[in-house]
Amino acid sequence: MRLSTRGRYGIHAMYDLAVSFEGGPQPLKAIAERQSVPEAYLEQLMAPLRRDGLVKSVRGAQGGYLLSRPPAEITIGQVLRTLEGDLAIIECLTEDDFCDRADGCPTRKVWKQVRDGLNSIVDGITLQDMLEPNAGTLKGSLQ
Amino acid sequence: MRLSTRGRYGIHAMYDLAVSFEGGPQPLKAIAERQSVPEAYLEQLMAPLRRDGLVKSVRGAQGGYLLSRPPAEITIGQVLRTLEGDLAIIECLTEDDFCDRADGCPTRKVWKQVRDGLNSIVDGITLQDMLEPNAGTLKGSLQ
DNA sequence: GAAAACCCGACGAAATCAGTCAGGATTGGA
DNA sequence: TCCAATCCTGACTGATTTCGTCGGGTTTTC
Repeated sequence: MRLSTRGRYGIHAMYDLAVSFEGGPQPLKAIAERQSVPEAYLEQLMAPLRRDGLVKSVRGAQGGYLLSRPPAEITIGQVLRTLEGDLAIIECLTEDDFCDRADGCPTRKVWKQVRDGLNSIVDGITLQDMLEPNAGTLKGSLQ
Repeated sequence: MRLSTRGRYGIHAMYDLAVSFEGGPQPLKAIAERQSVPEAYLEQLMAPLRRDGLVKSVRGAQGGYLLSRPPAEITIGQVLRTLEGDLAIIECLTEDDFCDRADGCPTRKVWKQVRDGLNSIVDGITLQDMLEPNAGTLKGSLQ
């Protein structure tokens, strides 16, 4: 039940880009150093983030990465799903089931509740929330 | 971000015991067969469940396992935490931090929100909820 | 006293994860 | 024009974790 480093590093990188939003493209190397992530590894994480349209890249000298939208419009759920895959807790749900008993399965609806709840949590937190020092009051009246 | 088989099998086993609650102790072998879990492996999972007081065991012939409380008083959160450890998503939080930057860390409060939200989800679902065919309306007004 | 059941620790195969590496493509600026 | 900065891609490997097995106990009932 731990997040892998992909998700963790990815969030750090996205936070970094949120901080320097409007500061022009940030070179991978700079992000990696500030966030203490191996550069070559971070590079692997930026590729899917770019493909999913969460960041844009500028090639060539003075290039780098930048958020494709304002921090308030990017949720950590989007980032985590891109880097970690479906936050499904259990496979059974992802591919719309290879589970033999499918809808007769009494545990299935539980996993579904957990998945949906988890997704609504992470989709209720934006990069902007991380920027604000006053510990964010959560929007989606959870808890 | 997947649950390991420990959590999955554990929930299946607990569901099985919930179904046969008041049916006397259930032999490990019977549970394992009904739930399609390797018997020797399931045995490993029952030990911590017993230590944490979620199930009771009756030794000797005609012995077996049974829930220590009615299904409505056991949440899947309790089961999952017993078998999977802290549902912390990220280590940083568990041991009350070895993270160098600790409270200055902007991602930390996010992980905390996710952890707390996840815990409140799984603690809002009981074994009883799995028994009822009408897809449970969730108590903790999530989502 | 034998069978049924729980109890425990060690072990190994398989899968996943974390991170490296080498080489290529694209662009800006001297 | 050419060099340096930068992004891009896929292959590869060592470490860690997970999954499940195995062999040997102990306790209790019949």
